[in-house]
Order: sequence, then C-alpha cells, then structure tokens
Amino acid sequence: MIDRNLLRENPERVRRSLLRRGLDATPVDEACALDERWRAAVTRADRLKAERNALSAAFAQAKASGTPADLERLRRRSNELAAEVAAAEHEAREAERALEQVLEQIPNLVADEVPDGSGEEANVQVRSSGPPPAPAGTPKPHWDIGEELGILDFERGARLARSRFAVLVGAGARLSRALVDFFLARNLAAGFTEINPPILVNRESVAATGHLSKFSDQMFSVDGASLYLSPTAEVQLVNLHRDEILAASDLPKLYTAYTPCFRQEAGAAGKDTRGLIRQHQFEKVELVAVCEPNQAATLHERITAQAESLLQALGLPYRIMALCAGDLGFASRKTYDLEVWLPGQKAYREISSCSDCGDFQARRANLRFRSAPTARPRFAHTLNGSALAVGRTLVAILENYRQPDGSVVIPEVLRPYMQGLDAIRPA
RNA sequence: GGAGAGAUGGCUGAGCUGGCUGAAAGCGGCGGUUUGCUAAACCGUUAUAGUGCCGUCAAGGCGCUAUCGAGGGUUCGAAUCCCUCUCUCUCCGCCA
Repeated sequence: MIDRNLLRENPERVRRSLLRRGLDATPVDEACALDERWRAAVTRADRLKAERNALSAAFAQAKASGTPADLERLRRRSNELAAEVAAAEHEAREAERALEQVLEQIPNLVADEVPDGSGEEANVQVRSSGPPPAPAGTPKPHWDIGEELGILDFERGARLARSRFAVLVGAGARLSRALVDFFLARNLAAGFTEINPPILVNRESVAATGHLSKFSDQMFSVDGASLYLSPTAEVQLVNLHRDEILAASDLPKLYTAYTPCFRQEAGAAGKDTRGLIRQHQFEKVELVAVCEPNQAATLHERITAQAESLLQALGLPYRIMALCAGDLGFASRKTYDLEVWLPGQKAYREISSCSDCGDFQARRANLRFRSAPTARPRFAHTLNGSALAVGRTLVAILENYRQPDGSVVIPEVLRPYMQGLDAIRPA
C-alpha cells in the first residue's frame, strides 16, 4: 500500500510511477478525490461527535441539578445528533472502502534507478558467471533426464492431484532434500534465522504482502477455513512481525525458511507445461529482511549476493538481471532476478527474485520500528529473495551436470548431504 | 469434539453496582536532581492512530475524534450491560 500522505501531497509522483510500469494512472485521481471525500466526512463526523460528547457531560450535570425538562431537552437533542453522526460515519465508511479498493490496485513506487522498459527484453544484466559453457554432449531437457534416471514422475503427480504436480523418486527426492539442507545451512551461516512457519495463512497476511491485489490472484484457498495456501514464504516471514513496533536495536531481522509454496498459475496456460519449472506446488528456501529504511539498499545487495553465492557454490552458470519498471512485481520498488542457465532449453530461467519492497508491505502489515526509545514509530522496510527455488535448482543440476553416459554428477558441495553419493546413474 | 475460565497501555495488574477512567498502582523506558564513578533515592515524563486550525515549507504548537481482543446492540452516555465471532488457558475425549 502506498502512503496516503504522499498521494495527497505529491500525486504526480505516484502517477509517474504507474506510467513507468506501463499502467493506467487514473486510479491516482480517483484515490485523491475519494481521499478528499473521506476527509470531509470524517471531519464532519468528528465535529458532531464532539458536540454529542459535550451534551453527555451536560446531561450528567443536569441529572444532579437540572429539571426533568432540561433532561428531556438534552436527550432529544442528543438523539438528533446521533442520527447526524450515523449519517456522517456512513459516508466516511463508504468513501474509505472505495478508497481502499483503489489503493489496493496501486503498486509500489518504482525506484529511480530502475531501468525503463515495458517487458523482459528491457531488463538489464548486472553481472554473470560468464558466457554459458559449451555442452558436454547433446543437451537434454530435464524431464527427459529425469525420466531416464527414474527420479521424476509427472504422470503419477497428475494421478495424485492433477497436471502441474510432480512426484520425485529415489535419488531425485534425496537431491531435493539435500538442496534444502544445503541452502538452509548456508543461509544460517550468513546470519539468517531459520523459521518453520504455517503453510496455511489468513487473509490479513496475504493482503499485507500485496498478494491479494487484483494483479496477482494466484492463490489456492481452503474452502470453509478462510485460509490460503501460501504462495511464498515471503508472506509468512513478513507477517511474523505484523502489528508490532520493533526496537531499532533489534533490526535488521534476517529470516530464512524452507516451505512448500502453492500457486494457481492462472494465465500461464501453455507456458512451461512440461517439466518442473512451473508447478502448482513447489519448494523454496526464502530470505526475508525487516530493517530500517537506510539499511534497505545494502541488504538488498546482501540478499542478492547470498542467493548468488549458492549458485556459485553449486557451479551453475547464471546471470543477474535488474528488472525494468514494466517487469517489476506489485509490491516491489526494485528487483534483481537471478537466472540460471538451462542447456536443455538453451535459455536462462529465473531461479531467484530479490526485491526491495520499501515500506509498501510494512504499511499494510502495520510493521513499525522506533529509532530511539522515545521516537515516534516509523514503518520498517522489507526485502525478500529466494535462496533458492528448490525445484528449479534441481532442474539446473540435471541439465548442467549431465554426462555423455547419461549420468548426472552431484555437485561437490551437495555430496555431504547425500551420504557421499557422487552421481545419479541410469538404473 | 464436550465442559469451564479469560482477553485492559512495553510488561504486571486494578476498574467491570454504566457518567472527567485513555484508563489507578507497580515495574520497565526516557529526561533531570543528587553523586568522585556506579548503584540507590527523589522529581518529572512516558500508548497508538486519524483529522482540523496555526506555522511560507519543515520542525513544532493548540484542539477535536477514535481505540480497553473484533464486530454489532441497549442507552442521552459503555472498558463496564446484552449478542455474535476470534483467540488464549484449564479439564475430558480423540489423534500424528
């Protein structure tokens, strides 16, 4: 949620940000008008309530010293006021609700340094591990490799649930678990605190991170329980401190969590229908930071570097892209995508997305901090990034480490997590 | 799933026979006095949000409004009475 004061004082800035994202800017004008309507109604209601309160006090006095006629007069006047108050409050509520609805559609302000552009093509490479290496033999897509090795089973996934669900078998399941363990160990060593959160989350939680907006209706919900299956641990980790006022001395809060994630992938029909890239259920190790505003930029680089270090340790070719304004997520003001090279697709694919959300999520989550014991609370800043997406890392290993004989070598750093297994070989 | 108890400010905890109670008291925090330093003692101060006016902006000042788990109701007036919901705790049952 963007700052209502900013909207009031500098609507032009909000408008510019929407245009940079390639979106329509009329919600800004709607919001300004509704805000004015809301303020007028609130002011009126407050004035009426003040009068009513004064009358109540007078009533208490009159009860001791006044006549029955006085009491009756006060009672009647107060009843009249009550009706006026109700009308003003109704008007305020209506305006407020309409305003909320408009504000929910306005994405975060784009950071100045974010490159212009409307889509993926305009993203700018920040750095890379170098040009992708020449393949050793004929590259194959991971679904073929996985089937050859008997470690990926999409048919049975569909049997158990439906399409876009998969079953990992044997060494595949083990490799996946090893990746989780490896990621967590490295993240802990980097100073992040491990969290094991609920996977089902309530409406307030998904609203806070911006996942409920009309631009990202991607969630599964649980009928009858008013809960959602979390689409990313970002939701849980950011909401850990919802409605809290943290001491600056406790910041930054650095969290990492391994969780399953669930996404409808609505609107992705026909995209990545084969393989592990785009599943309804997937696993991810997430990083989240809650910090003071002046720490955000540094932490953004740190989270990105942490995710990058995992790719380096695994020896996977990658590049890091600064997303352009048009490609930025709803809650993000600046994002780096980490893309891993997939020889089977001859393409780089997203394996982590590291975003600086500024105070956008904190405002909705009412997540604040105090810079000093007596200072006024201010909204914290939140950042998030995957380190890393487990399924996609598994894909990258299968495709990058496949040997001409059909086996897949296990990256050195993972072997301790797999009882020393050095390769997955065809049965 | 059944039975009962409860939810008040950073914390503990009064108030709950409805009317200066946004809320006692204690602790904690902050500022100060005292002190060679520390501690103790003493004094003062200490919730959050919204909004109006003043201030060229800002810092700030002066008001008003709301909030005692959430939402509704009764009443001239609700932390206090009634209803619904959520959550927490205790006991019983069931269960990974």
